[in-house]
Order: sequence, then structure tokens, then C-alpha cells
Amino acid sequence: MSETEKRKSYEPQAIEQKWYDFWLRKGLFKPEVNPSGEPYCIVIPPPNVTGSLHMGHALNATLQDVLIRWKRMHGYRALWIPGTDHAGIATQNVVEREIAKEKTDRHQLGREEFINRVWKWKGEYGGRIIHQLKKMGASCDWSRERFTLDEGLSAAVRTVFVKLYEEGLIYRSTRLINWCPRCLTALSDLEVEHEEEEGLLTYIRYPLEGGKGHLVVATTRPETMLGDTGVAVNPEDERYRELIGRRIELPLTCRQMPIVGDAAVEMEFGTGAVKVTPAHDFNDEEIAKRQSPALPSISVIGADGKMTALAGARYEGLDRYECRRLVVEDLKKQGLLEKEEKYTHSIGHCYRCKTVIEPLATPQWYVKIEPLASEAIKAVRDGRVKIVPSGWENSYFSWMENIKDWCISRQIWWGHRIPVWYCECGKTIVSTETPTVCPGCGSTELKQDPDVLDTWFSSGLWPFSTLGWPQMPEDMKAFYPTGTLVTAFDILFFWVARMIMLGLKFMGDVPFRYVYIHALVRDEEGQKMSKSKGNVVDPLLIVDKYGADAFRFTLAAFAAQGRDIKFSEERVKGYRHFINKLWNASRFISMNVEGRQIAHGIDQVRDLPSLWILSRLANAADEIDSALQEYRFNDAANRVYQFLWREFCDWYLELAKTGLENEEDAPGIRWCLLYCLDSVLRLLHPFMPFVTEEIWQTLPVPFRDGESIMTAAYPSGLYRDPAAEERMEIVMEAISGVRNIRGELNVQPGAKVKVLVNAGSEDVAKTLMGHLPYIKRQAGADSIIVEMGLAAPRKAAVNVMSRLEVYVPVEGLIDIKAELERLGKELRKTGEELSFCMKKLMDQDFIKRAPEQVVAKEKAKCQELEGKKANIEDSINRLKNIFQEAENG
RNA sequence: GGGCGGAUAGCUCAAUUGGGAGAGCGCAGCCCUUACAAGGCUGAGGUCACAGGUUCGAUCCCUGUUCCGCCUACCA
Repeated sequence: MSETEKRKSYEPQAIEQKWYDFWLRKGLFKPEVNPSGEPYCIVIPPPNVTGSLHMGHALNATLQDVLIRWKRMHGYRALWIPGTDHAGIATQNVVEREIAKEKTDRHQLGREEFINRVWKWKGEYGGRIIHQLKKMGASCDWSRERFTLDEGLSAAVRTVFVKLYEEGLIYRSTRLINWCPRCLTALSDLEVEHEEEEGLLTYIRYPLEGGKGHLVVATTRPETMLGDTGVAVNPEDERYRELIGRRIELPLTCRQMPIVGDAAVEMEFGTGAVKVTPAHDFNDEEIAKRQSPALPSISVIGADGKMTALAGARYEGLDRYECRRLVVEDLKKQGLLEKEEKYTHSIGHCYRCKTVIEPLATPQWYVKIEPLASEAIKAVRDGRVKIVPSGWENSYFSWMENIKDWCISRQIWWGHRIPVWYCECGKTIVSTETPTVCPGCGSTELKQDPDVLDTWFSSGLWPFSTLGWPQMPEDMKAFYPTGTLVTAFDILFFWVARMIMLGLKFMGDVPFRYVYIHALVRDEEGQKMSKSKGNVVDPLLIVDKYGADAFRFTLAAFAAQGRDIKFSEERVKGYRHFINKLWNASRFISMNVEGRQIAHGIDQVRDLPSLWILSRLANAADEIDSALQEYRFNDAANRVYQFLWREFCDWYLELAKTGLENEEDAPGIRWCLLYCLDSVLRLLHPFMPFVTEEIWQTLPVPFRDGESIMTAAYPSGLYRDPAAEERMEIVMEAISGVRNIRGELNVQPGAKVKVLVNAGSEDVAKTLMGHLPYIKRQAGADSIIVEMGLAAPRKAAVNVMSRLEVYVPVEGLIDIKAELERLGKELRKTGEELSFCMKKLMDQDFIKRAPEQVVAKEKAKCQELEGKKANIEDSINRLKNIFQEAENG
């Protein structure tokens, strides 16, 4: 490479697309690049086909890409399967909105034509998020991309439905379900979002039969009173006990209904009497069922959220909220409104359109979930699936243990049509293949169930349907169970739990061995990002501005387990600086190795700084590797940052400038520079794929040992040299000692100082003597004297380190007062530490009960501190004398 | 109502099994030293939320309190 080709700063825009295309062209995202490796597979949480990339996706994709690139470099047959989810309600909503612009709606178009429109829409816009994932650098095998409505996945859905039906695990039933009056479909319990809202608690008088007084009931939904079929009180409640069995009048109607007893009624709440509306409230439905005979059910609210004829002529056709106002008004007029109180309670909303949910009795399909759930609980309990961080296991268990049957039918058009047909003879046919004749009566007049399945039903099969099930291709055998599922906690139940249940049921094994639950990305203030708050940050703008590498590294560096990420552009900026540092380090190295003699291996490395940095590199590589093993992405990112910047650039590159002046050392140093750069690029590659490839491609062979860094070996188990580390620390200590004096006393950086070092031992002295040029350059010294037991010169600043003392004669350089101040500060600090330490050692309990090692350590520390204190005191006295002499003279 | 998590430097966060706390950013001082001012060197800054307890010793373990998040639940 030539340094003239390299600009002073890294410019991602020009480079990222180039390398992504290169990787694609070479087919490096395919598992076949490591044909003999152990399989490792990740299936992407399929984003909604309507979606566009948000921060959550960006984080999710980054972490998966880090894992898959890391594993790939370790030689695994790594496969990351991408794809999208058809997202029934969401997608249907989008297309409905679109055709509304054409002044039509889906009913006018008809089912078939509408579905065609959705597919057309999908073809045009559905690939957007996939394109965006590519911008992030995602190394998915795009040749295996799937869509939940693909032919293959649809076959999987039908197979699963039929099998569950045949086993009695899918059934149809009419009961109250969560109904969205805007989407006009049933929703599962999970799809209802509960939110605290301030409302009113309305107290209504219900006249007792026979005109003797009244009973007051409290409700948050006065309009549902039109569908009341009873009033319930607690049988233990002495106020009301004798009313049980009597009848009461329902105001605004001419109905009468019974007063019943039910233990579920809280005596303390409201008035202790509750109106019972079995057709519009889950609790009331239960209460009604417990009575014998059961209380009847009167539906006064229709599927569209408007009052039905059963609500009475005055209210029919009104929206439920208009009706609420009118009912209250009417009650007031009749003197039956006791009072209204402000009341905060939680209300269910449709997770898609936020409309308030209406419990409604309709026929729906359900999965009997308990038998599936109990297996799925076992799988996590015995560790076949590990959830990381493990804290989420509790949530998983408590949800799974209280799980209710899963309503899987949706009254929409876009999705997997339920594979059930009804014949006019009354027969129901459930089949994977579309039947043409009724096996009962031979009729060809078969009508398919109009409903489609919950989107999560198909995504629940994702880990095996994407691999080709119910066929059993090679992929299926090789990659199931997959390695790690990476996702946010908000779909732990929606999706993760269901994949575990269905995977166990149909594959006989868990779908993945690890579930890594990552954080939510919030804004700078810690607020959840949302369109309505206007605090959404578009990841693609960040990529455009700072490059995908800086963005990815930021996300990874903040992905600490169990804590949300507060995202701010400032941080990305910081990591862009980091990339620039890497870029310039590589420039420096290329300038210094190009056309020069380079050693051939570590055997030819002879200088201490090189041995030191190699050992530090080995240390960093091990720590990074084990951090990734434990999904501590932030630790891995921070360690590589620390190594590259603080150790490699701040120390080694500076030392190498001196070392390169020595012709005998130089070839080894050049080798070491390249080796470290190569290694750090590999370590960084999973986090920053683009810039690492860009630089790596310019390395000379044998460092560049393949066509791409993507398939280069990940560094681990490198050469360690603790002895070199320790010796180098002595040299670094001397340098820091001088620098510290210079810094504190404001010695001009250009000014050279004389340095004297009192070495603590023969070895220390020898090591220092062997590295004088390094110390001179780094400490800005023009002369150095090293001796064991060297006495301090009269006028000198002193720095007492652990293995040595540094003296810098101060005459002409600094003022003595400043140095006295500095030493006074040091003395205070040391004194405090020492007395704390001594106090401990005088404590008999400590001596007796603390482990020997700890006591010994404390003793050594105490000794060292004593020595240090004495030395500082000496220096202070010396300087004071000088000071006085100066004053007197 | 139940459950979970958090509270550590000005800010954002670390601290692998209890032995006097670290980083990044920011701040202050001095420097454009030929890889990088998107930089270098140096430094200041913390009763580890509060109160008890266990222990020779607690940021770490236990109990309670306060504040802040989130999940979950059929008090209408």
C-alpha cells in the first residue's frame, strides 16, 4: 500500500458499498465458505414487511451480525437466515389506506383482488427493510431469504394446523374475545396493550323491585348497563346478603333482573355491588356462568363498536362513547345518577391501531396451549434453552404457567387462510390440501373458513419452516436446532415462547440453544422512541452521516446486559474518532514498513516493547473472545477499544518510533506492527466490517492470507509473555513518573529535562539501562542517570513509584513553591492511605480472621507506603531548605 | 395487587464469585512533537440512594425505606 493513497481521515461513504458488493459477489455470506465447519445458525426475527428500519432493528441486526461474523471467522459453517413477516393486520391496514385514496375499499374490490393488491404492494415496497439491513452490513445469506407467506412456509403452516387439529389441540369455540372495532378482528390476549387512563367511576342507582329503595352500583362503562342481566354482591357481605335472590329493575329499560351472590365481588370496592354484563366483560362472563341457571347474555354493542338493536331504539346505532354520554344524561334526568368520581384504571387497546378493545362473543379458533406450554417450560428449566440474561427466565415461567388458550383466528384477509372447509351437509374438512369434494356427501359446494391465522402462528414456525420443513433438506439436518436467537424482550411471549412450544412439538427439539435478549434503544433522555413523541432517530441517517461501522460499534459498545441504551449522536461521533484513530494507525504503519525489510515471524522480534505489545494483544484477544462467548458485547467492544487506542497507539506506536531507529530491531518491529494491525483488524471486524476490510486488503501477504478478512481466522490463544509485560511496566513507570512531574509543574513540552532514577533493585536498574532511548524520547529527557540507591539531588522534583523513584532537577525549570504544593498533596494522600492500612493491621480480629494472603498483602502495602511517605518527607524538607536559603539570600 | 430491574465521577455507564471503586464523554492546564487537533501529555472530580443487620472487613450478601423505569393482573 502507499501512504499517498491514504487520506488523513477515513471516509466511509466511498467504501462501504464497494465492500458489501464484493462480499456478495464472492458469496461470502453463504455457509459454504466453511464447508467442513460445525454448523451455527441464526434466524433473523423477521421484520414486518411493511416496516422500515428503526433503532431496534439496527441494534438487533448489529448484534446478530457480530455473532455470525465472529463465528464465521472461527471456522463455523455460519448461516444467518433473513426474511420478512407478512404482518397480517399491519400490512392490510397499509394497503387499505392506499386504496382508500382511490375512493374504494377492500369490500368493493373483493377478497381476491384485494389480496392481489397486497402482493403488488409487497413487491414494490416490501423489500425496503431488506435493503436497509444491507446498509448496516448484515451478512445474511440472501439466497435463503424467506417470507412467511412463501409457498414453503405456507405448507408448514397448514401441516402444523392439521396436525394440531387432529390431536385435538386446535378447536373452535364461541366465547368472549378481545375485539378491535376498528380492525374488525379478534386479537389474542397478547395483542392487547393495557394502559392506565383517567376515567370516571359512575355510581348508578338500580331501583329494587317493589319500589323500596335502590342498590347503587359503580361502573366505568355506563353504556354497558343496557346489557346487564344481573347485579352481583358478595354473599359474605352483610349489607346485601338478604337481597340475594331478589330482583332489581334495570333503569332505562323495562327489564328486571336478579341479584346474585358471587365470591369474586370485592366488598371494599365501590359500593360492593357490581352490575353484570356477560356479553361485554370477561369477569361478568365468568360470574354469569357460575350462576345456575347461568345469567343470559345480551349483546348491546356490535362488532363495529356501535350499539345494537338490543340496546333499545333510543341508543341503537350510536357509537359506544356517544351512547355512554347519553346514558349518563338520561340517568341524571331520572335522578338515578348517584355520583361520578375520577378514577384511573387500565384499559385495553389494539396493539396495532390503539383503538379501545371491546370484549365480544364470536366464534374463533383456539390452540389448547397447556400441553405445549408445559414442555416449553421444561426445556428452559433444564437448560436445553438458555435465556441470556437469565433474569428473563422468571418472566418466561410466570407467563407460561398462567398461559391461556391462544386465539389464532383473525377476521382479516391478508394471511394464511385457515385450512378448514365447510360442506353444506354440515361436515367440516380440515386438510393440508384444498379439497374439491366432500368426503361425506360428495358435494362440491365447499366453503373455506373465511378467517386467516394470527401472524405469530406462522412466525412461530420460523426456525424450522425457513430451513425447509416439512421437507427434510440438508439445511434442516445441519442447522436445526439453531444456535442463538437474538431479540428484544417485547416479543419474548409473542414469538420466542411460541417458537419453543412449536419447535418442541414438531421437531422434537428446541429451536435454539440460546436466546439473547437485548435492550431497548431509547432517546437521549431515556424516553422510548415513538413517532408521536417525535424523538425517533432514523438509523439510516446516522449511517449516512457517520458510516455503518461507527454506528454499529456504538450500539455494541452500549449493549450492556439488562440495561437499555440511551442513544445519542454524540456517542457515534466519539466512535467515529476511534475509527479515525485506527485509520491513522494503519497509515503510520504503512509509511514505516513499505519497501523496508520485514522479519518473518515472532522469533525475530527482539525488542521489549514489541514482546510487550504482543502479549497485551494476546490478553486482549482472549478477553474479547470470552466476552463474546458470554454475550457481553459491550465488554468486547470496550476491550478492543482500550487495546487499540490506549495500549497500541498511545504506547506501542510511540515506542516503535524510537525502536525503528535501531536497525537491528527494526525488521522485527515492522513485523510486529503489521501483526498487531492485522490482529486488531480481525478482532474488530465483527463490529466494524467495512473499515477493517478496507485496511486489511492493503496489508501485505502473509498477513493478508485470504480473499477477505471475513474468512480470516479470529485471533485467540496467541503468544503470552508475562515476563516481558512486567519488564516493560518498569520502563513505562519511569516514563510516567517523569511525565507526571512535567505535567504537574507545567514544564513546556518542548523543554528537555535531566532525569535521575533510583532503581529499587538490580533488575529494575538493568531493565531501565537497556531502554534509555525510549525513556528519553517519551519523557522528554536529554540525559538520564540510573542507579540503585541513588540519592536525590538537592533541588529536584521527586516521584515515588512502586519499583523506582524518579528525580527531575528543577533548577530553572519550575518554581519550588509549586513543587512543594504538589508534594504536600502527595504526602497527604499517602498519609491517609497509610493510616487506613495501619489501622487494619492493628486490628487483632483482622489479623486472626482474614485470610493469610490478604493480611500479607496489607503488610506489604503498609511497608511500601511507609517508604513512600518517608521519601516524600525528605524531598519536602530538602526543598524547604532551598526555599529558605533563597528567601534569606 | 403481584413480579423484575435500576439508583456509583458533571453526563452515560462498568466492576466475573465480599479485601478501600474504573472507563468514555465532558471539564481544567500545557502543547499543531513529521499517523491522527476527529490528536498528544498531565490533572481535578465519588459518604458507591437512605437506614439497619450479617462479617475481622460490605458498592457487593440480608431486611426495611425513598425515588425512577418496566412487565403482569378480572377491584367493576
